[in-house]
Amino acid sequence: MQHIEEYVPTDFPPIYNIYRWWNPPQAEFLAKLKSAIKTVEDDAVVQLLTVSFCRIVIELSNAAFNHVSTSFKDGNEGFFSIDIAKEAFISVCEMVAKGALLQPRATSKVLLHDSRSIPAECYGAYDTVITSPPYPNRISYIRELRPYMYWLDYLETSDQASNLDWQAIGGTWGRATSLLGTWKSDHSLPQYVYDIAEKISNSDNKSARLMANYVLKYFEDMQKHLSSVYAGLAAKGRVFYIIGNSNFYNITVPAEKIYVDMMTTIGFVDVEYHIVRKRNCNKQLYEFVVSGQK
DNA sequence: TATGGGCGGTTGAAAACGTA
DNA sequence: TACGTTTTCAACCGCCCATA
Repeated sequence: MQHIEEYVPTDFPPIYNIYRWWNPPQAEFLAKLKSAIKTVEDDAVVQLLTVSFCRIVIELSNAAFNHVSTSFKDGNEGFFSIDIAKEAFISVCEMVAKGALLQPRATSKVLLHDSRSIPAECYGAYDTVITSPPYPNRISYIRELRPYMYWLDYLETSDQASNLDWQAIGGTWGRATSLLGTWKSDHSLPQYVYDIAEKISNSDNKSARLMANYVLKYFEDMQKHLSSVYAGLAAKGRVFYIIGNSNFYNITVPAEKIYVDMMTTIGFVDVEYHIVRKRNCNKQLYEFVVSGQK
């Protein structure tokens, strides 16, 4: 095994304005580390090293997480020592390795697919679905995950990021802002949801129409997803959705009730919701679990 | 038990950039 | 230059928790 300094660094990821994210020495260190990980042959080890790499990507970054929406620290000339960075990486590896000792008893399988249309071979296959999908609150996971997505080569261009955000349920970052302007509803939701959207749309704000469309698209997408999940469930199969409500211009979007109505229309029985917790922000915002059975 | 610094979460606004 | 696209991060509220 060579010393990290001796590896030829990979190309820097094509993330916009990379030196805002990492100062040159930090970026150089990460690129050499990425190059070193590429030489490891055992695939399971590569996966654990990649998890550790993701953590060090953030530790060495100028990203500030004192806010839900990633921004940057002030005055980031920053001291950098390759020895300290190496120690930090080793320490992360030890933590990840320790965590990996706890193995689930069940075997698992990861399938990459659009959750609005699960593959036909999965129909009737599952007895339980537990998930925490995006809330209708305009948080873009693509935007927040850019450091990982670019360093791990899942993204190469900003339009890939933007397209992925538009494809994802609940995305409003990048070009979604524009596309929502001309997006057309299919009027498949209960009428009161359109009434709520109309109220949002009539709010005194230049983004009002956009936000109304955002909310409608979120629920129309979720309705497609729920129909798809219904098909994937075995008889008597159950679902549990952790979701949050939201507010737009003081107009509450009762996500929990909308989920109940969508599920009932699709054919789920014993559909109900409970408050899981109060969210530590706006008084009217809660997290719920909505459950039902096929 | 009181206090207050630290910081997370929501709701977007607006600046910056790209291109026809 | 206009307009669509992409990036940056502000204002506000209030919970958490260490410390006195």
